[in-house]
Amino acid sequence: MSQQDDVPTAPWERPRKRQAPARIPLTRERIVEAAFVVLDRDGYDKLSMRQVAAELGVAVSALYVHVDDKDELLQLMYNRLFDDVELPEPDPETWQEQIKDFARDGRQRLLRHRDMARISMQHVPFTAELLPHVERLFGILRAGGLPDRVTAIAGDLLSTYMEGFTLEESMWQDRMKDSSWTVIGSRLENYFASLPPDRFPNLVALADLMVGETNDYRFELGLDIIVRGLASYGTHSDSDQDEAS
Amino acid sequence: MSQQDDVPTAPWERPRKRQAPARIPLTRERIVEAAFVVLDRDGYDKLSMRQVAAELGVAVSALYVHVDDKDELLQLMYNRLFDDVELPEPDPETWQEQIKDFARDGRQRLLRHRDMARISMQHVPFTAELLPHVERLFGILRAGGLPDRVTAIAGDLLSTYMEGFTLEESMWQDRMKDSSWTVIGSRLENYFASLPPDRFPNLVALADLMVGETNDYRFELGLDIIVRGLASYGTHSDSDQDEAS
DNA sequence: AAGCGAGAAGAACACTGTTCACAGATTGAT
DNA sequence: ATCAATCTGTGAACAGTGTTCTTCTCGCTT
Repeated sequence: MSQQDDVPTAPWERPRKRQAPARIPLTRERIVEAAFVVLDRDGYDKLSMRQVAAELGVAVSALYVHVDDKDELLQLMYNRLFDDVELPEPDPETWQEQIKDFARDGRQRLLRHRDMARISMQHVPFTAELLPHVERLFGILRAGGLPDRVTAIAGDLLSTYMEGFTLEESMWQDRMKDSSWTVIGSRLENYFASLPPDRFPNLVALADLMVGETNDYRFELGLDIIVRGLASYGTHSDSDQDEAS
Repeated sequence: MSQQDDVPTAPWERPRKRQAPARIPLTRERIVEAAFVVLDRDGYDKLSMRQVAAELGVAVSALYVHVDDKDELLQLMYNRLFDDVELPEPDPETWQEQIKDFARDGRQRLLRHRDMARISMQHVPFTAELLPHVERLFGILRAGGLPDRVTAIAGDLLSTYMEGFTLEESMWQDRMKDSSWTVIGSRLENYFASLPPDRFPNLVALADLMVGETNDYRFELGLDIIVRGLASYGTHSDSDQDEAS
């Protein structure tokens, strides 16, 4: 898409008002895009305004024309990551699976970009761009017959779990990089298993279960625990009014 | 405790081996302590090695004799915050309440220091100092009759919720400082309620429930959801072997 | 009393986010 | 077609940051 800029405009072609701008104009979108490139290549710690500017072949200060803050840039990245989520029409029959899909999809999106989970924990809770998604999520939960006060909390609970789990997950990979997961796993398992059994009987006993399973499995089980808890608030939305005081 | 250092040693008193050291020696503990002072006064963004050093009246480089990294310092702060937790003897009768108390206590500790939740999300998942607590937590969960594979995940789930909730909670207070909570609340509620009802029926309907309640209530409800989910894996630990595939 | 070794000091390096006055090109109007 | 105005990108600068290096000084042991 950049090579056609180099081709001189043929004389019989009416040149556009803005005749073939040698530099594609800087936009928020292009900045966000470049930020993702830097993030994936160098990681969050190296994601600086200067690096992003260098990626675009542009001066640092140029970025500040389009973006107020580094914070705003991070926010834009987060928003773009969840730009195109499409939540299904609420279905009372399969609401539990719909909820789980929401969380699964969120995790996958965060895993798409390196260190993205760390950025996600920094974002301001509610942003206008994300409102439609929250709206849909609430629709699903209400369709499932959950009491409103549970629904109002469930959104927070789910996204907190999703982001928190993914953060921890990607932190492991980060702290012990240049090792495959199986290597990390067995190393950790050995560590737990080698603890003095008299002082740490439970840790020793659960050593294999803590690291033996895949992240997918662990995420799925945690998700199931939450959804079961939600479901326990049942379809009959009045009988439990006084249980959580 | 510092004024007796200024009093000259009386001649008839045998001076100690180290005679009245004008400077109390720098230790890890003192550095951590100073870091907490800076954190509480200036917040996480201003918590720099230089500020900590200034708080102690000491050069920056002196800190690095006792502390490898800023990362290590943060880790030490996190550890000290949970130093003196005492989890109760596992009791099969009240395990649910014991679990809840664990999470409640954790939240309170994080709230004790400004921005502490932000630091907590940065810590490495398992550290030797925290092993005894995990051990006890597992004991409680197993005493409650939970299957081992659920127990192995529950620890993560609980601390993720606790830390994530507290982070979000303290982020609100931070973003809209110089406003009391009731002001923030009503402002937010107005915002949600003012959304176009045709596009956001659920958000409008739940507006008051989302912000009307206190953080304590919301935390408690989320906790209840999780504990219910855990409890649903029941005391009969074999019947649900194939439910979460 | 001399010497040794640990701990603190100060300066330096290579970064960071952000702002400023200035130049350059692109636009609209004359 | 020329001029003015507007905006966008530039380069330099400021005030910080984490970390390391060499120097120096102090307290303790021999």
